Amino acid sequence: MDNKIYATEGEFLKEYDPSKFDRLALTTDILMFSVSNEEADNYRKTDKKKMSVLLVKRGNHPFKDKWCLPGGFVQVDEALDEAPKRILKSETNLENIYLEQLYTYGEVDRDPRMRVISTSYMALVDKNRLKDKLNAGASWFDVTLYEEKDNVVDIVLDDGTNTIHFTIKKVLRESTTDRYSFEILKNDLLAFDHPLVILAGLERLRNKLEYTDVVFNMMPELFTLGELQQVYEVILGKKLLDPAFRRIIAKRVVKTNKMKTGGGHRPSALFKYKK
Amino acid sequence: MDNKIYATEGEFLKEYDPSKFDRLALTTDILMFSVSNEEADNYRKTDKKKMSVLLVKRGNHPFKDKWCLPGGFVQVDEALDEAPKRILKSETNLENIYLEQLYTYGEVDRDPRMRVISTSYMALVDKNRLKDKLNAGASWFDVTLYEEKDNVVDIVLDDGTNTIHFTIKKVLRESTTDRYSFEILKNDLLAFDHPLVILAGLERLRNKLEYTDVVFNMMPELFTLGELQQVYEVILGKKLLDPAFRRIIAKRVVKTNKMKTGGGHRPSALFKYKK
DNA sequence: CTAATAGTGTCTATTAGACAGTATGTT
DNA sequence: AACATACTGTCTAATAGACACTATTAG
Repeated sequence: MDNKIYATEGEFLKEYDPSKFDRLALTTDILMFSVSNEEADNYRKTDKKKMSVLLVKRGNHPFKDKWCLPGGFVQVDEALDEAPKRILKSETNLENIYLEQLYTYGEVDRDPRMRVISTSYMALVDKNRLKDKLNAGASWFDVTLYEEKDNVVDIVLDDGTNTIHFTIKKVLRESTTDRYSFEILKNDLLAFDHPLVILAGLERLRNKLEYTDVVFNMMPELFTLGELQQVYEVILGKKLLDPAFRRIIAKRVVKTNKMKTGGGHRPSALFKYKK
Repeated sequence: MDNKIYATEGEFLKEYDPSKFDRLALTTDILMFSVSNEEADNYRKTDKKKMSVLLVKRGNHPFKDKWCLPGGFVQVDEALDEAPKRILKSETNLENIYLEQLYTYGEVDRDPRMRVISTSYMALVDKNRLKDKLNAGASWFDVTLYEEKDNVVDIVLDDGTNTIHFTIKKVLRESTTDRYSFEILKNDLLAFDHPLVILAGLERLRNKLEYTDVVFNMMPELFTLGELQQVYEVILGKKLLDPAFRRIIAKRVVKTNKMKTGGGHRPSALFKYKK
């Protein structure tokens, strides 16, 4: 494809010939979530967990130098579901990652080049599986979600070097279409409509926590209940009470005879997912 | 477009020139649900409610003479969400119908003509709003869902003249992709992958009953709690206990001072949706 | 010993399930 | 009167929330 680097977006669009492509193109964007540990200052304290999302810096127009979700075109001879698998493989060198279709975005002007429709997928992965280093330009961003009054949501992404802050308003609809429509109030650093994809994914994940076992795709083989609870807490954005959490999770996990020690406090039993 | 009628599918495909179209096309299919009354034999008994879905008989290849969901191509200058609205308007002459995106289907060979990706939408409507008669070839089918053992689901659609029966197996996945994949075991009369769309919609609707107010899109302005309960029962596929149902629904409805009489039994209060 | 987390017991509040009973129209 | 549905009261079972308590390690 076209790899020439253009100085300005105007210049790029002037030289861009949509007829070289199809009238309508289909892409996939992958919202890849994982959990990261933020090391504690105190040797006794456990690491703090955060949600993290993989972003890629764009090297060319449109949206040059902005961040976006990894993605790409769906090939004509490739099933829609296969595209995100192929992209994830090229991006992380991993196969068998949990993938679920999120939503298909199709506003007319979402891509300034031409008409592009994009089906987004949510991927969940345990970071410990990621041995290979990331492709150039890719980076994991910690996610912090602030749910505020008036249905305005603030999301801050941080990879240690860059901070991305965007704001979305959830507008309640009358009765037609889905419950909410979303309006981007502030967004300087993310490309396309990717702020919407990130919010949709966070909400979907939050809902799915209750009635599915998707979390375990983000957990290592063995984990403590404390760790699992922290992942729940960070996804739900609130503290849970220990006994209540353990009651609910009991049916989904099996205790192993291994223990996690060395934390400066009572060791904890390691559990694994009960299928 | 091409309206010539071909005698056989082979003949049709021979004359069909994919290069006349784009390499890749996007369509929408609309799964339109409503509730129908089956009149009771006994004057005292209340009408039995059934889910119903709108199907259209195909007049041309591919899948000539099979039934399919109403749908059509997404125009290049039309937002994805607008396409189902436009199609519903032309099909039912109604606007402001509840629409929600369901899923995007993108298997390579789902349409024998060319590569077609289809985003399906679920529409919910109160049948009383449908004053105009349906387009030729369109018909409402009552839906009966039989959930059997081994994750095999039987669905029977009936419009009084035609009976469509298909069977889908829900295959549990390991961890990658969604919880289930679906396999069509038997399907003689529905076009494309539309059996999957219908099942996906029924399951989505069932889930959304619990945590949203979508049902009210299928209800008239005024309704009795008995009617509302019947709609719940037919969607969930099970009987509910009166007191439990009334406790749960109480926050979502307001009692009016109107009554429904003439049923050969105690009149019931009419309620409306509390927003 | 102390800080920090692991893990359990138990009381209470809330919600769901079950069933019986009363109410009131039409024929 | 009889049938059919409307509607309510209440007991019980199950679940969720809250809090206090005990256990066990590294330093």
